[in-house]
Amino acid sequence: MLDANRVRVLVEVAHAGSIAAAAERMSFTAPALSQQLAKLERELGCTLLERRQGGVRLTGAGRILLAYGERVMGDLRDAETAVRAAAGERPRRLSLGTFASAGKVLVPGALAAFARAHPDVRPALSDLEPPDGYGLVASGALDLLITHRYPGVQLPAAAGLRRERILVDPLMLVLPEGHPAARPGPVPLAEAAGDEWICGAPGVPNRVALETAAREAGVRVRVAYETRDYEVTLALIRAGVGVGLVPRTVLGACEPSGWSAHPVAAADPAAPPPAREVYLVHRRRPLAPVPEMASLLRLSAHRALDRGAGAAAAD
Amino acid sequence: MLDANRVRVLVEVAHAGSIAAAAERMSFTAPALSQQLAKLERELGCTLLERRQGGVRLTGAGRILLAYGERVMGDLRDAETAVRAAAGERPRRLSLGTFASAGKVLVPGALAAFARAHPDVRPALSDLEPPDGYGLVASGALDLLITHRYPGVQLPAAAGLRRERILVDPLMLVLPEGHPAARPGPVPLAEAAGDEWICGAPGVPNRVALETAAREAGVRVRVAYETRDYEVTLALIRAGVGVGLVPRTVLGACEPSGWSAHPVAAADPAAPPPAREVYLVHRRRPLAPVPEMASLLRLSAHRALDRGAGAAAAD
DNA sequence: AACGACGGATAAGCTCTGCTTATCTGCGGG
DNA sequence: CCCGCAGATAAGCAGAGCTTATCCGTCGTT
Repeated sequence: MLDANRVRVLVEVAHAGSIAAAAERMSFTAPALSQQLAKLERELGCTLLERRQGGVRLTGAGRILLAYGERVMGDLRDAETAVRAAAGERPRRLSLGTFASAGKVLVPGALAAFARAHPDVRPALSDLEPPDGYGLVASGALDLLITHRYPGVQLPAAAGLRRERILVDPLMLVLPEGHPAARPGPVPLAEAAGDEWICGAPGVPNRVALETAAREAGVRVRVAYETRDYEVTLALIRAGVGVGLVPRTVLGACEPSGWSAHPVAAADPAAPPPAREVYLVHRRRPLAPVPEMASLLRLSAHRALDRGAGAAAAD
Repeated sequence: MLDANRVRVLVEVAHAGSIAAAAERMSFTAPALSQQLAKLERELGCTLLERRQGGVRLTGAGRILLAYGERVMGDLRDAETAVRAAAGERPRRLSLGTFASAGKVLVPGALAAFARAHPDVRPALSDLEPPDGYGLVASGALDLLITHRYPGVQLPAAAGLRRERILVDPLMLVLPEGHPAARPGPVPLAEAAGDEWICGAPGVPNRVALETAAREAGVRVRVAYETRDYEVTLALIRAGVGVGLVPRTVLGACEPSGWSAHPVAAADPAAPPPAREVYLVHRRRPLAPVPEMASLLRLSAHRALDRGAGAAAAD
C-alpha cells in the first residue's frame, strides 16, 4: 500500500508550491523530499509533478492523489485529537486562515473575545486569498478558514468539508465627496459610467465582480488604478482618482471622510444587489474550540455589517 | 502528527485479534508490532490495548483510534486505486466477505457469472459472521461484505460506508415429516410449543431471532441441539430430533426431503413475518467491479428466494 | 503438580531506509 | 555575463525499525 509519509510529502509540496519551500516547512532538506517523491512516482508508475520554472505543478494524477492525501492527513490529525480529547486533553492551538479584509474587520474582535474565553488556546493566523486554503483545511493544517465569494466568481469544491455562509456583504458604490451622483438611496452603476475605477487586477475577485455588475448595467469599466487593498482604494477615492465598489463591512472600519457610499441600484430590480458573500470552512468533526470561534465570527460579521451600514448612511 | 504506519499496525492487530496473528498477516515478527504499538501508546500518552488472555483487546481510546485508522487505511487504498485507474490500470483483485449460508447459497452463482464477465479479476473470499467485517470494509481490506440481520439483533453502525438491503429472507418453520402441525399455509409458532428446537448457541443471531419470535408468540423455547449450520439443522429435523427456523433461501439449496417448511404465522397479523435481512456493505467510492458484483448478488438473491419458495411450496 | 503451548514484553544486534552534504543542470533576472 | 534559485543526483552516515533470543504469565494437558 502507499506509504502515508510519502503522500504527506506530496501534500506539503502541493501546498507550499515548491519542493524547497515544503522542505523548509517540514524541517528537512530539499533532496530528502525529492527522493521521497521520486519513490512515490516510481511506486505508482506515473509522474505526479511537473518540474517547471520556479517550482513544481501537479499533474492530473498528482491532483487526484492530493485530494485523497489531504483527507488522509486530516483524518490522522482528527484521530490524534479525538484520542487526546477522550483522555481529557484539550487542544491548545487553533489555526485560522483568513482573507485580507476579514483579517482587519472580522477577525480582531472575534479573536479578542476568544482569547478571553480560552486563554490556554493559542490562535495562529495565516492570510489566504480565495480560492486557496481549502486543501489546508482538508489536510488539517488549518482548523477554520474564512473565505469569500464575489459575484461572478465560482465557489471552489469543498468535498468532505463543511461550508457556511456567515455574511452577505453588499458592495457599495463609493464616490468622492461632491460627486454628482452622490445622494441618499441607491445609485445606478450607470451614473458612474464616466468615472474611472479603482479595483483589483484582472482576475482578482473584486475586479470580476465589478466587471460582472458593469456588464449587467451596460457600463464599460475604465480602470484608473489596480489594488486589492480597500484602504488604498478609499484613500484614492478620497483623493479624487476615481470611484470604487467596496463591501459594506469594510466601510465601517475605515476613515469615514472624503467619500460617500451608496447602495448599488441593480439593473434588474428583482435581482439581489451585488454582494460579497463570506463563508466559514472547516472539517466535519471540528476541534472543540472551532464552533465557538465560528459563532464569535458570525457575531463579529453582523456587527461589522451594522457599522458599515452606519458609515454608508452617514452621507 | 501520528505515524500512519503505526496506526496501521493497530488496525491490523484489532482485526486479527492478537499481535501474533497480525504479525503473521503482515509478514513481520510479533516483537516488531509490539514495539510499534508501545511507541504509539507512548506518543499518545494512553494505553490502546489491554493485554489479556489469548490476545489483546482495544481500550476505549484504542477503539476511537481504530475507527479513524480504518478510514485512513481505506482512503490510502482508494487513493492508490484512483491514481492507477486514472492511468488506465484496472483492479485485478476483488475481495468479498460473506457469512456462511450466503457463501453457499448466494455467492457461487454470482461468482461464476462474475468470473465469466471479468476473467482478469481474481476474487478472494473470506468467511465473516456478523457483526464482523465492517472494519475490514472501512479499511479497504475487504471490497464488498455480505452480511445479515436477524430479527431482534441490532445492525452495526456503518459510518462512512454504504449499506444496501438486497434480500428479505423469511424464516420458515421447518417440521419433520408427519409432524401434526404440517399443513399448507402459515403455521403459528405456538403449534411447535411442545417440540424441541434446533438452533444456534445463545447469542447467535438465529437463536436471538427464534427467542424473539417465540416470546411474541408466547412460546417457551427448549433447545435440543445447538448448531449454526443450516444443513446440520435440516438433517437433524429430518432425523426427528426437533424443529427449526430456517431462512427460505437456504431451503432451496438443501436436500428437499424428510421435512416440510411453512411460513410462520405472526402473532400480530399486522407485523411482517420474521425474516432474515441480507445486506451488502461497501465503501462510498467502490472499485469499478464492486457495483457489478453487487448487482449479480442481488440477482442471485432473488433467484434463491424463488428456489426457496418452491422448496417450501413443495409440501 | 509439572510441562508445554501460546501470547506478549524486553534486550541486543543488525540491516536498510531515509536523511544530509556536496555537486551538477537549467532557467531567469540584474 | 554571472549570480541566484529550484530541482536532480551521488555518496556517505545515522537512526528507525526489524530480527533473534530470552523471559514472564496463563491456560490446558498429562
